[in-house]
Amino acid sequence: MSGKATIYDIAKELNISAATVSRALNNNPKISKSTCKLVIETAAKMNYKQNKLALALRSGKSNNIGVIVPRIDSNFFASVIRGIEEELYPHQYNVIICQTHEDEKREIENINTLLNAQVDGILMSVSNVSSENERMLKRVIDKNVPLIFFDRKKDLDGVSSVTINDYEVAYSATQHLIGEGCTKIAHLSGDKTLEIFQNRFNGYKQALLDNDLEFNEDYVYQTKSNLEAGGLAAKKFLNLSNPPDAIFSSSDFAALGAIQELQAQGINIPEDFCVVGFGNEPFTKFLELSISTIDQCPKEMGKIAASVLLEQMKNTSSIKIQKKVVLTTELLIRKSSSRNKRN
Amino acid sequence: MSGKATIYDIAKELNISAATVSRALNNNPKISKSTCKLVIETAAKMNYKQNKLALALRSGKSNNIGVIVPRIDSNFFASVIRGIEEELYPHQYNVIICQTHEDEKREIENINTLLNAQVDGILMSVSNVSSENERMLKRVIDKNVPLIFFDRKKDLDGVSSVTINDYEVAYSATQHLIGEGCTKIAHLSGDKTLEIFQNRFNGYKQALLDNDLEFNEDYVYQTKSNLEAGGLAAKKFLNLSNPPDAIFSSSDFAALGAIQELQAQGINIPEDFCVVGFGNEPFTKFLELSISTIDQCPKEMGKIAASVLLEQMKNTSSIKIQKKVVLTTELLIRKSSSRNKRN
DNA sequence: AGTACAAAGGCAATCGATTACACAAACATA
DNA sequence: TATGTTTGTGTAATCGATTGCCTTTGTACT
Repeated sequence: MSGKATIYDIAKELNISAATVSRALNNNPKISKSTCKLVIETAAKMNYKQNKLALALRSGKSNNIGVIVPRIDSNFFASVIRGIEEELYPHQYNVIICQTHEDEKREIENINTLLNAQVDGILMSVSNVSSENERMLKRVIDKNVPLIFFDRKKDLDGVSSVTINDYEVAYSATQHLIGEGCTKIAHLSGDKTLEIFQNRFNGYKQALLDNDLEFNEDYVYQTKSNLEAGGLAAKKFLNLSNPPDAIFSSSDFAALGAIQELQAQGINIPEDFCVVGFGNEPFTKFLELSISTIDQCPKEMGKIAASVLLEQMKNTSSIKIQKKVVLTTELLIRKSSSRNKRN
Repeated sequence: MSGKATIYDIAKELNISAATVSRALNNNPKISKSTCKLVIETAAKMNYKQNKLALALRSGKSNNIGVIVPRIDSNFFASVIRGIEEELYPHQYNVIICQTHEDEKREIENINTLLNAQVDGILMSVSNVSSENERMLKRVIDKNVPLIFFDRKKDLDGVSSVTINDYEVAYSATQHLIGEGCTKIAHLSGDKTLEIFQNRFNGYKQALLDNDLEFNEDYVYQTKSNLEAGGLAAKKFLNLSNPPDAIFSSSDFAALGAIQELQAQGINIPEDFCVVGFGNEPFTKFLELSISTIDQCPKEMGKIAASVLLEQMKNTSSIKIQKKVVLTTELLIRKSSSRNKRN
């Protein structure tokens, strides 16, 4: 009543062995229908619940999946996690959440915690690229714990990943700005030691070159993903002797910060200056001056990452399959970059 | 190497017993310094990691906490979870996330899953008020698994909760609208079988009565928390023979939907019509017409809920302490309801 | 009657770590 | 020398569920 009923309690109650109880509850054909029925009824009566810990210990499968993200309270990561949870739910896996806060030590601790907790797999968006955490990740692989990167990945042998086509979409965002008549396009980047930001930067740069536009170092600025950083960057750009006439930002928040600063300085958007963000944060659509951006389809990313993980966990053979899924994303053209009337 | 080293492996390596290894790793004073050192070194060399599952099974403590929310991809719940995780992290607890999608069956399944997983406690924002899930919750209490409600609570004997002062803040939001000169104030409510929405409604109503304003049934409408619902509600209000001149909405999303509809019909905000939302979603601040709203301080809510849970888990005595924490929240007055110039 | 085989279920080991209890050796005290 | 008292380890049970390998009983067939 007050505590938990075990199969031993049921066994004692019915004067049979725990083994029989276990088999009956698992519909083992070796058990007679009558016994089976009796056990199941008694279990229900005693409010028996299987102790998954015991099962996990014996089977070596905890049915828990670890998810490591920089932070959970951003629309992007929250949506990815939603997708992950939805995909795993029907397979009876639970999701354990860890936040790194972009901190290297924390990231390593998180991996350790998850390994100790015997998770059956790890989904992770990398915060950091230090050599120590690379060693840690190799250890995960050695331990044969399936590991999947999403969004912020790292190039590691045998590790699958799910990302978006950062390069291509950055290229086409830049191309779009050029199409609107912009010729001096700046770029707000994130930490370029992370692949995604490097790729976006590369796409941006290549689009310039392919259109015979000069690539200007002064037009590239690395910022955090928040309003202040975007505002500061805009200020810096406007102080240049030859200021840009457009920004392609790797973050919607930085893009908004920049827009606010630009407008504060009396610059008309999109007439004098165009802006494209990244991430399709909810607010980009709601603003009077809606912000062009790139939808990263986070929920799908989560679902796919989870399904790749499921696949990998099912695969008992020793040949490891490395899958690199790249989602094709969409450039959403809105007012902040629409000189040619469109919407 | 490839797999996991256990204390037995270490014991065999050193020709000692597993018990000694266990004691050495736990700094048991009964073990000689030399043995202790040797064991610790060997453990490190063999890359030993304690199997928390085994520990959990034996001790009856999994060090996992379950969190049940309607959905994770909303700013509010994501922020609460962030707070929870931050508070629990230093205490070595892991967070297992479950989403109900506002579905009763799912909610019951989630509780079951968490109990089977032997979580040490549950933090929950209730989706549903059916009698079956009430029975389920009673079972949780019977099993002596600490349970804390946050935000959407339920009145259950012995269950602690953390909420905001919904009644008071709804009252003062309404009072504020009256102060701006509005006399026909409508209310968009959520599911009134949930306490929080009932409380907000009550606060709204009482403010009207205290100001000698008529309470009009036609001015109260129950909506979902999204733009469409808000737009529809606004349309309905405007079709009344005597339409309202303000809306106090229980949801920022519905508020925005209403605003868009009102503006589409050529109504000036705040001059002709004032709107106050609820939740302080990020976008409310970013809009050209910023939306007045109520900040629910979700991160603090999460932290406090977690700390109440920690307290409750530590309390081994049989006397149960029921704590009802009510956070005092702030009405953020912005443009959508500021006739008297203020910001 | 004797052999063969199937059905139903029990015994005991297992997963990995902890811990009450027992016990040996070393040392101190009377 | 006989008798405590530490100090340091080993033995084995425990947490709860599963499962390989018997054992028992019943039935069928020759």
